[in-house]
Amino acid sequence: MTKARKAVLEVLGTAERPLSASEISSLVSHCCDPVTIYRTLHYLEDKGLADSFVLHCTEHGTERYFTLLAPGEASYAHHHWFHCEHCHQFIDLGDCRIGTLVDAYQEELGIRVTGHTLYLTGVCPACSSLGRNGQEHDHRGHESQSE
Amino acid sequence: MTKARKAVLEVLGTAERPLSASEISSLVSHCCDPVTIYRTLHYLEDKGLADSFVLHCTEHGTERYFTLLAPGEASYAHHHWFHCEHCHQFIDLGDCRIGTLVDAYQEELGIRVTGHTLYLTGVCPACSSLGRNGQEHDHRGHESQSE
DNA sequence: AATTTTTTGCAAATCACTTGCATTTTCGAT
DNA sequence: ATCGAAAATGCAAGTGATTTGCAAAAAATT
Repeated sequence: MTKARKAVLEVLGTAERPLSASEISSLVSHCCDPVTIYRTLHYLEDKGLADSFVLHCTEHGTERYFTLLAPGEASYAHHHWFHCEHCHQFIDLGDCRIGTLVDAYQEELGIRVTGHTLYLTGVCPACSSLGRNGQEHDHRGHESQSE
Repeated sequence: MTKARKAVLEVLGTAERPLSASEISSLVSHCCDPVTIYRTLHYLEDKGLADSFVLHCTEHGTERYFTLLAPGEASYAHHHWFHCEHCHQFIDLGDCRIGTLVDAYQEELGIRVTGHTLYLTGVCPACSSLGRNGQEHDHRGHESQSE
């Protein structure tokens, strides 16, 4: 196990939220080059040790976010996330709850599903209670749909 | 209504699958610049007329895909999609079926959900029946719907 | 420890997408 | 229909995330 991989596993394992390559990169900048972070993340995803999704947020732009995925360990199972459009923080939605739905699709359509991406966006409780209801600098939202 | 917007609405309305900016761009290249396509897509999404999600596929890389969304018209409601990792085509999963789940999350966590992204990936029936269950290096697979 | 294999760092490239700005188009009011 | 303000477009150049080539460095093998 290389130093870089150890470091990335460390930060991913400690963080309780998805991290982007750039966040990881700055968290372990003392140890390795950004390019290595990208390569390491590919490696981890390839080995089934990490999970990722692409999300666009007005503050950080479009980036891929990663979480650890340790087979067997409940705390590292495949989760889904909510992303607050205001404070740009993630809220853990817990273990995946669409297994049944995915199975239904497989049966109905004869497809074989090997992966899925699901995340929600909106306003978190903290931002809501601060009166940030999303009507302010909200560029594209009004319905409970999309993206 | 400008020529560019008319053209983009036309191709999006005709396509029965999500289209990326670059696909749209080449479909209407006779009419306008790629930059205009991007601006038009932002415009449509802003107006709630289009829906999008970012998907990475080995053949086309990471791109944002768009579909029309016409309020009222059933055929243009918010859908979800399956993407075949092999032939790289989309299969329509029909109207969104996670409304209840989203409501549950809202109640449980006190979040206000204004948008979500969901798509599935795997192997489509056609590719499966051709014995392609993994990731080979072939595109231009079988023929099915549009193109 | 010597050899082979894999990983890393750096520089430069790619790719999707965005921005600045001057030039059209569109559109509402005349 | 026409004029002028406001919005949209094209082109060139810029961003920012991610990738790639290649030689040096670190791991894994023997």
